[in-house]
Amino acid sequence: MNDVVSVSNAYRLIWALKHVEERFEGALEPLGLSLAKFGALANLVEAGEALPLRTLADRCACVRSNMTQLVDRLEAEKLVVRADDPHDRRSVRAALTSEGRARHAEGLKVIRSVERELFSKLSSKRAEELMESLRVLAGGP
Amino acid sequence: MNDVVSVSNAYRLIWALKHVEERFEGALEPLGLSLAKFGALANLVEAGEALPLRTLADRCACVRSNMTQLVDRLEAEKLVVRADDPHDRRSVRAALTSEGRARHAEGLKVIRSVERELFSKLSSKRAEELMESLRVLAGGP
DNA sequence: ACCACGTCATTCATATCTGCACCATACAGG
DNA sequence: CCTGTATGGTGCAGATATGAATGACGTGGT
Repeated sequence: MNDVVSVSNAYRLIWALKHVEERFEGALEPLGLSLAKFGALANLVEAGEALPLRTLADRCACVRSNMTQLVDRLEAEKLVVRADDPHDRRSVRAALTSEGRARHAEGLKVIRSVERELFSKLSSKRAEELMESLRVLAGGP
Repeated sequence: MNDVVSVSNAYRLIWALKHVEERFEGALEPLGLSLAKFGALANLVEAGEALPLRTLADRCACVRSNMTQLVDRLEAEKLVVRADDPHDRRSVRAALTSEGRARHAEGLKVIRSVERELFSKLSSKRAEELMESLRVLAGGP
């Protein structure tokens, strides 16, 4: 057994999580979506209103400059539109288009499908323990 | 409870991934290393010899064009050197420099440290089950 | 020896992401 | 009201990643 790379828990943890991410990414790809794009759309759907880019960036756990570029791409695909904030002239809000809403709905279907497929490999007890352990490990909600 | 984003297992899985990755990435950063760079160095250390970029790319689970650029950066930092393969003139091998070996050793220390810190939050039984569940989920070795 | 085909590394276009610098705007304290 | 400071969005450089196209080289069949 090699002690430099192969068998470290760190390596396996990252490897497994990357694999999972690729599964979702790959399933979304035929829809012309990435996890980043889907995440932005999903947060807008969840919010139920247009959000300032700053807020959207916070909810997507990324920096503002990243959201600027992501919204650039989403806007180029007509999935969202930028609108000035009437209450703060510095602020720009991203609003879903109907196409954006539709694309999110499609994306959600494939996300759910991959999720079901992945978790079907584990008993529900195992799955619960996995999520709980990850929550502890990552300090999540 | 929201059903669009917040509570899906997919979302939590990906969130945990990002968090864990950032932990390692952040710990490596003061050394001037990223996970990508460290991974390449680690694979070279593990191999014990200079590797063709193709092989290195395979072991790092990325495409060749990515490895070309990664080795560019590693070479610019004098952590590896490119050398022609005497047996195949198409092939270029990446070899560790002594500085590369030293940097890997430093990186390994912080990786181990973060790993210990993360897994200290779980009992060893829980940790084992986590790794096993992830292995099942990701279909890994 | 030659050709077709595969493989190697590289380059380029593009996507995603970060951090820094910049400018316009908001806002609090004098 | 003015000024200093904080904040919002953007632009830009750079890291990391993929995929397509390219040119150089190996190889097997003829």
